[in-house]
Amino acid sequence: MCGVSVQTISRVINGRPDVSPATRAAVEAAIAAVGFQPSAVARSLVQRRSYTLGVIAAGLRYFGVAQTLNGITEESEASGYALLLKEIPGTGDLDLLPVIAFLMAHRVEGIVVAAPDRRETDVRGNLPLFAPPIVFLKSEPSPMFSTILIDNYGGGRQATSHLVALGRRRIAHLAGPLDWQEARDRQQGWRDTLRDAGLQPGPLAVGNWSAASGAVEMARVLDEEPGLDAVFAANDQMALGAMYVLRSRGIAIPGQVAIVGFDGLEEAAYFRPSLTTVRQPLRELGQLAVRELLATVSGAAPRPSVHALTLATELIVRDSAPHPPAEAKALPAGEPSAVPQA
Amino acid sequence: MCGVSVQTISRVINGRPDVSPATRAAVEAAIAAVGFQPSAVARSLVQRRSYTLGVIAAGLRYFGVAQTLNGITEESEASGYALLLKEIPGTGDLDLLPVIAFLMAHRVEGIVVAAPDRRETDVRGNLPLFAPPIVFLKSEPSPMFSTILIDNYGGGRQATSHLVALGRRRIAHLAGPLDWQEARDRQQGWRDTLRDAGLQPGPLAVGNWSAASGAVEMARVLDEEPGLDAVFAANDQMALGAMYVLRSRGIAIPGQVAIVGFDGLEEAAYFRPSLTTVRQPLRELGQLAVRELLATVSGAAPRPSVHALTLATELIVRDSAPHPPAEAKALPAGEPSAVPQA
DNA sequence: AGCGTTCCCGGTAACGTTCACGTGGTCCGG
DNA sequence: CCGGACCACGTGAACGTTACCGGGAACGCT
Repeated sequence: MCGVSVQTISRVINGRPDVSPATRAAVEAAIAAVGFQPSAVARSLVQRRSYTLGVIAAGLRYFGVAQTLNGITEESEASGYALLLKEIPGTGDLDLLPVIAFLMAHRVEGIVVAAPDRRETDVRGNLPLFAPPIVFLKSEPSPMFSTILIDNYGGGRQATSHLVALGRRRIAHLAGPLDWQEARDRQQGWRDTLRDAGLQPGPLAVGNWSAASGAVEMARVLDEEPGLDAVFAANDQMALGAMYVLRSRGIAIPGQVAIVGFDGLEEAAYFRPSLTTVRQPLRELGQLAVRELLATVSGAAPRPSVHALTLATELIVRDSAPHPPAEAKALPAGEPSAVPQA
Repeated sequence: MCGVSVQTISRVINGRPDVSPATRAAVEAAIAAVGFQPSAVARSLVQRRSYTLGVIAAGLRYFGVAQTLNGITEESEASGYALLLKEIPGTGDLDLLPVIAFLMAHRVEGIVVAAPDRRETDVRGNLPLFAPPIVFLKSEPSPMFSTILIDNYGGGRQATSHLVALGRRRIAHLAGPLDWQEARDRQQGWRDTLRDAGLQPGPLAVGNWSAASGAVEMARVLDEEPGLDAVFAANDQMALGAMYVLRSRGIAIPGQVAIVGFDGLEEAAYFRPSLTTVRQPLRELGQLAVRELLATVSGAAPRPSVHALTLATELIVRDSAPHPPAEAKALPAGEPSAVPQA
């Protein structure tokens, strides 16, 4: 102690005005001398504010989730909020409740759930009382919780109708694991677009997001249906695997088979041929989630505000499924032109 | 209150033995009724244990860091530790001290720094007193702190000597940004291997880890030195960009120019041709960091134990730089054989 | 001189736990 | 009948802050 009360020290630390410059300097010197660190823990306890957000993520090893987390960190750093991160296994029947309880025990002021499947349904209703605001990402919209999601269905439609506009008739889909909500949505977009175009749905295969699974499933589909002229893959990695198999068999891309992916990986521009894909605004997704939470916390929004924001995807046209020629939209794909592979 | 003291409630929550079954049941019922959540904050305050680890990450959007974080979460979940995540800008002159102070304010019991540059040097010495144990990842070894790192130098040697064994003589290097320690190490491995083999160092280019930069730099190097017969890229994305440019110019891989990457992306197996690369055990890196911290915290290890673990990389040979033929190791690369691109 | 205002600063209580004791009761053997 | 062991539970203090209130000193004004 340097002859001053705790209260004054608190005032110095928080930069309050009513401290004389002399004592302020003395206290600061003493703080620096003993290497004092104010305890955010005690502060949280007395203020009943933690300035901390909880994040529940699943599948951090996937591009999508990591990218979203990146947006979350960015925005919460900017707002001076700390992040308490919990990862849960992507698969398995673990429910969210214990994880939410854990975060509540730490008195987080909001929770963003970036777990991509629909476990959210398990949570409805039996959420603990006094739970902080929760935002679900990449889930299906819910009447009880705020959700922010990417329009996977619309993205599936964008991809598929682009292929249809190219005159393709037998359009296969390489889906992601169907316990992921976005995998189902993208598949549905594909299906509905084909139906609206009066086309039969092409073959469907289910992968696990990996390039390896894309290759395996592509080979299988190709054996079943050699007359294929287009593939919509539910992510860019699977598209890469599919392209590998196609070219191994000497099938020209996009001459014989056009392909479009999903995600918008930067690397996809450097695949051979460069991959047409559907970009998702994942970083924005994370940022918006944090903003939404903070708005609720600050009391600007009334507590039970249930938003359901949907972010649009963007089709990036590259060589694997180029722009349709303006004059001849419906190029018959029966006899593939011998487009060189470059 | 259900007619019982706070102490007894504490006993029930912590599952201590000296509570009669009747009162235990009563208390548990009351807890469930009012939706009570014990405050981990208050617990931390009185126990002076937070059961929380701090993570400082930079460049979460890069594959390497995200993968490492994945290992960290995995291991700390397993140990029942929470994670407080701070992301700092990958570039810029921001120093670690305020971030460490922030984490100390939250009374984390250990800090893992997964920031890939050498800011660690700024920290030496002027670390706050009573700082928790800190492990630096992907940094240079330090006499003051524990570091766990990937043997980037050795990996650079592996990659380069593989190319030398293939008989390549003009071996270029596509380096990462040189303010990253691992970029410098890989480059040094390349340089030393060439020197040991009695070869002149090939052209050097510096990218920013992205496929786009790989393409740009590859083009530049190719213009400067058309006689190139191999490229070692400091990561797989840049290798992809480089391959794109090579093939655009009709240069056969590996016929004219062999290429090896770095990282061990799963997707690299599906590039065309599939990419020979150097795998890094990134997940293990994160896991080991947490274990190291926890061992120190638990007091098993004496406090000032400064480990300097180095994890070995693994060369994965694929088509872009195949195994050297056993009989003719030193295939002259002057007149490239017209190897078909498959 | 008396009084109000402003500027600094300290005292007390509280946040929600756990720790180290203490206390009353029951059971048992001598 | 009594001492001690054991069980179940309560008491007081402490962890490190901040909120709220109050109080003294200096100053200016009438």
